[in-house]
Amino acid sequence: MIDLKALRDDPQRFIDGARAKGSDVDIPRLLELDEQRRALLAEQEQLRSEQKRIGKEVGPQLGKLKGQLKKASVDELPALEAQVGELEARPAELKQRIQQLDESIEAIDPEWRTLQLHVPQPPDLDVPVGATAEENIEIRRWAPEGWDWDADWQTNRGFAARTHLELVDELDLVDFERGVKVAGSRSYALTGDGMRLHQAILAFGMNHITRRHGFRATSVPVIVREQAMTGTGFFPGGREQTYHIDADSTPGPGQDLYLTGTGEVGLMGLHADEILDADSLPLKYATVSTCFRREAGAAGKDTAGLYRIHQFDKVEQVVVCRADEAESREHHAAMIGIVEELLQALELPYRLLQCCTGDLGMKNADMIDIECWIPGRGGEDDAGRPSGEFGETHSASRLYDFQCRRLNLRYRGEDGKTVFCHSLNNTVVASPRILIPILEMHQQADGTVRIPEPLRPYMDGQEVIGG
RNA sequence: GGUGGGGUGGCGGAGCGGUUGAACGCGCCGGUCUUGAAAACCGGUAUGGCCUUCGGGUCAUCGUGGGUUCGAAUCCCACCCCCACCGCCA
Repeated sequence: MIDLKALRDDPQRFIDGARAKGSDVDIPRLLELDEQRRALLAEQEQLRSEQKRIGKEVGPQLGKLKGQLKKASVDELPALEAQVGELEARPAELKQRIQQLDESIEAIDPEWRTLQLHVPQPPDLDVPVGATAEENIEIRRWAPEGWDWDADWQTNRGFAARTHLELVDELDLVDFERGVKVAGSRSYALTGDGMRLHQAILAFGMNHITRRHGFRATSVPVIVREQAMTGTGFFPGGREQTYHIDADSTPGPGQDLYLTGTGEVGLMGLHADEILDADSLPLKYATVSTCFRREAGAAGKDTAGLYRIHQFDKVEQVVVCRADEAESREHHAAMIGIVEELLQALELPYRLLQCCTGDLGMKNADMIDIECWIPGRGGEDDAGRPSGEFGETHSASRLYDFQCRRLNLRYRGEDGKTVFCHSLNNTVVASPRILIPILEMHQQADGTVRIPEPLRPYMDGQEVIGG
């Protein structure tokens, strides 16, 4: 949610921001409605003020008169009734006009509200303008010792790369067929060392973020109220991406809930409607949770394998901090650093992308994606083998107070006034997607997969999968 | 599945038709006292919108939405949510 005052002060900033993000929200219309609304409200307030004043002045008097009226003799009646009528005339008139104004306000309210929810957070000025993810800009890349970005896999490693699809089949790590039988397309069942590796990477991620970086381990609900979805900014935009547990199809109380697509919803929802003590900031939380995504509109995209699936698990980090841009930026950089450290420990080549305005989505002022190198993706080379491609594995967002405004999450500033917090979030690790680069990058000539050092403690010391 | 109880300020908790935006307690802020602190005492302390000559003015808010009334935290209706007990289950 944007600040309406800020919108009125500088509409152009929001209009430009919406355009840069490819949003077609009608901001001039919102401003027009807002102005109408305020005019109506001002008039109504004035009348209410008068109503209150009159109520205080003549109310008790009126009560007394009515009491007399009940006991009055026939001769007294007409005079008393006249007095009552006189006293009631103005309040009655006021009441009617206030109701009329109420109706006028209610007539524009829904549109006013909806438009507000659709105005996106304007991208920061240092975010490059672009229409789609194609125009994201690479900031830097990293690869372990010995990896040559200019050479293909064969040259780097001396043997042909298997894709993760081939690897999981040969090593018996995933059962797609039966997964699909149970749950339909984009479903799977991790099996054997596939499941163990999945658990290991999640445990490693959770330990990394909590033990080394002081984030507080927290479990979150993944079945949540609509309010949590709207509060975190996923609704109304992301409805078609979300599974809904429908009250109509499964009668009973508390069934009108949604499955979350990220632990961010549960973590950020924890402190909704709270006024935090400034000393308690920043809040740094991490969770591991199952994430559900319908992937509507992605039909035909990444249909094979573990890349784009309806259900996965993710270790997520969020930060809630003071409303200070510099501090916010520091946390952002720190969160990205945590992920780089993790990927480097796993010896996975990656690059950082500065997302362009068109790729940001509703709530972000700035977003950095991290993509891991996946040898088995991309178009085919001369030998008919995949030439390799980067695939998004992480996404770090900086939201200013956009999300906390919706969540009504504030803290008390030094002057005693309440201030909306800033919020940020980032993936720590999402699996099974991360298994793709892990399996592909660490495959060996004999068809086995070397388990990266940091994961071995979580696999009872096992060093290799297969063989 | 069955039956009750309840949603009031940062928190706890009164109020059940009219100067109640709301007693009282806790917390927090300021002051007195003290070498300093604690304690004690005194004073202050809700949130949001709109307007503002920046002194303030004004309206809304006691779960949400309607209704009754000159007037609603208080009465009526609907909805949402929470809790407790029994049963069942992990």
